[in-house]
Amino acid sequence: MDVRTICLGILTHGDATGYEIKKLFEDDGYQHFVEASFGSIYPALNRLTDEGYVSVREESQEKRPDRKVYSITSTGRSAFIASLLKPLPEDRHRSPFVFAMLFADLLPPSRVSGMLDTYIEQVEQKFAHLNAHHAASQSDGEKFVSGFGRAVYVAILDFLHTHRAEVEKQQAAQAAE
Amino acid sequence: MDVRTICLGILTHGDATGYEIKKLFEDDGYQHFVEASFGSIYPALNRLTDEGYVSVREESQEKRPDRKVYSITSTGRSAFIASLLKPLPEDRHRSPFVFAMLFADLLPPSRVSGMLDTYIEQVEQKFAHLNAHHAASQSDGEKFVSGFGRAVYVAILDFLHTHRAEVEKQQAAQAAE
DNA sequence: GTTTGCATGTAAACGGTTACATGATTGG
DNA sequence: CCAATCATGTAACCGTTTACATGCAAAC
Repeated sequence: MDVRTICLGILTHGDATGYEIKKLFEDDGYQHFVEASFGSIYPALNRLTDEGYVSVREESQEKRPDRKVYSITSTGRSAFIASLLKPLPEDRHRSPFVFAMLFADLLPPSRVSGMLDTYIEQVEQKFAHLNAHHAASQSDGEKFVSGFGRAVYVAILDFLHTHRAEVEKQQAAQAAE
Repeated sequence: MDVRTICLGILTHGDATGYEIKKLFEDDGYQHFVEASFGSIYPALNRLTDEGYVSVREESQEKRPDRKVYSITSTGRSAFIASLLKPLPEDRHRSPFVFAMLFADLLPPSRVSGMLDTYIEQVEQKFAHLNAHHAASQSDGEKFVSGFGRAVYVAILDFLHTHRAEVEKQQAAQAAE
């Protein structure tokens, strides 16, 4: 699921500038499952324009930089739907934290506890963010997605609180090596 | 958390060839949180050798291709531990499925149901795989990690079974466009 | 007799991030 | 006065995937 497809999808929900698309990633529920930087969004939008999947209109603003507002074309909409009819790429979850936990016995216990604290804090923040956004969810799809995210975060927090001791109890056997 | 670091970590659990490291990703619990292909593992191992983090011994086998068995050096072990003492990169979860659910109203209901079925099946397979591996977990770290994965998969399956109707009920309003 | 497993590697292509460049305006 | 917000873009770099190359042996 590349940045081009993600941009197309977002534009089915309404016109937007590249800057706004980036904001949507950060502020709305999107960022829990997809992500993109300016360096990939702007080229993606230009290429989508060249290919006729989106159209642009430039708006000159007073006291603000010019902006390019992108709209999805009917060709783009069809292409986006077609991409959702093809088999979806599989999820990929990369978790340096979980990987690190495999090596808890190599680390000083304070470090393991610190990792757990930091991770829990991060998950709690994401959870709070998602809850804040959940209220604003309108479509059934959005509600489903934010509900999904919340379910996962609740499960993670619950697991960490009830099982952290199992990985914290270890005495760093190799710490003195 | 790049392939080099992941290889180093795996080698702290014992010597292995590049081929075996790849197998560990697939067969053991690792692949739920990290992943790598041969095209990245072999160059990573060569570079780690050049840098002195691992050592190699070549074994000629009968009726089998030669193999290169890698061992982590004390320098490598220190470097690995040092990398775990630095702040960890954040988790990133990319889910084309969840992204697609945001656009359920653009799709024929049969496709949405199909996506859900496929996704549930995938998660169930991963869950079963993790359960099979959980029994073999030895260290506290391994038990913790497979328990973590199971908690997440249970939460996902539970959520999908109780909430799929909310996203399936929709009539593809735009399907006739 | 074809596929699977063992085993290592390279090269090209890809997709993406990071840092840089520019510049006005508003809020603290 | 400094930081943040708005706004777009490029270029260098990075890590990884994919496809290719090789080849024997065992299992189906």
